[in-house]
Amino acid sequence: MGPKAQQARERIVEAADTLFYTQGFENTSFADIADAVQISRGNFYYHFKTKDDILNAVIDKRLAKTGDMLQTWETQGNTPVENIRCFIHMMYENQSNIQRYGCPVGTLCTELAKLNHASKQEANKLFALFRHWLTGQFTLLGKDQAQAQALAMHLLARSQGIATLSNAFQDKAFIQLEVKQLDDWLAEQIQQT
Amino acid sequence: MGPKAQQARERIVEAADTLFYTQGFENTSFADIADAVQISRGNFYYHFKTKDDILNAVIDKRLAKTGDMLQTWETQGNTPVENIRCFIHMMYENQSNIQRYGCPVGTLCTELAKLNHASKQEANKLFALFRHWLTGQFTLLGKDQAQAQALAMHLLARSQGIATLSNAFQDKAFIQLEVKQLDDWLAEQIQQT
DNA sequence: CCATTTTTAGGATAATCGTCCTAATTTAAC
DNA sequence: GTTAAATTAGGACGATTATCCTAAAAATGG
Repeated sequence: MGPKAQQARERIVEAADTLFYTQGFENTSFADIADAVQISRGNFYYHFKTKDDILNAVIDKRLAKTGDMLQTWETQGNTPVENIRCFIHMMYENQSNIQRYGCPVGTLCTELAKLNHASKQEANKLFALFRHWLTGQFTLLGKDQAQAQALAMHLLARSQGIATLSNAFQDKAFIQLEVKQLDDWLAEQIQQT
Repeated sequence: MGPKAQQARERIVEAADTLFYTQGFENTSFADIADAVQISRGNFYYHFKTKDDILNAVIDKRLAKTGDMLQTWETQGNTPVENIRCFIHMMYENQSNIQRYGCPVGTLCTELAKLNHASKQEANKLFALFRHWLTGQFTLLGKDQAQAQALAMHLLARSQGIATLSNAFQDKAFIQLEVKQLDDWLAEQIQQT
């Protein structure tokens, strides 16, 4: 694989990533991606043998990108609480996209689960990544393993619910209110340590 | 429209309802529904001109069914708290389906939003139905309008998040723990009145 | 500059999709 | 029982899908 192919591959994955998010995986065709990347349909097979290969590449890219983001949060924030707050405020910063397209992780996992797609386990690793990272942060806060696990799942669930309802009702004030409540909830968790 | 057509119509909507839930709307074809109902593909056009017509019929049926359920809860339960608890425990009773297919309301609304489907507003009425009913219950609990609205949305969001994560992680204990926390949360809301 | 590899473009394919039409069959009305 | 309406079955339609093949073009290496 030459450098040209590498470049084309990345552009394809980038475009597919966006389209899968905004339109859904199954609703996005080869032609859609080809149009976005300005590459002929026939040329696709040279880069990706199947549509599932593109999906896996997109998931891998998201996994890597998410892993980097979590690591960045840990190096920037000084305390576990600040790290967790980064997670919570991510919803605030992406609120316009969330309103339009929902959570990138949640909507993909939900779609693949419903399709019973072979890559659904792979997509779930995105959830697992956040879950384990949050569990680690709560552990650093002094929670025992079981508590930290439960708190991580609770926070993930709250986020998912906010994203889903925000997408359905298009209510900007709702996200902001719920994010504030999550901040308060986090503050309570510290005091209880 | 004779009585035979009425009967066939209902069987089609019933089958489509299940398939849309378990496989997703777009991933379910006319042939799938026809197979389930044991009706020839060609005969479909006599009952439903387009696939969107079936979707609308399914949504209408769910709206009616949900409305009936909420009314039943109100006549069975004696207090608003018991009514709200019916809503919370619905997740408990349907936990196996939720684990496999997610929330029927949330997954449909999410899919239609991503497809930018014409009926997405109609599907959102399912959410709105729960929202307004819950708002009513919280109002009966003595909350003012703004508080009742916020509490209803909060409860809806929590439920959606639980369903999404339960579907992704297939964790039975998680639903049960979160439902218990919702019970506790509800108890707190009463005391604060 | 030639030979080899890499990359591309465009069409062919088989399957499936929603939709539609028409002829047969069943049911109902008188 | 005869006629009209209601219901069904099956195939045809064009469009779209993912996939694949092959030949041309571009880039690379000697």
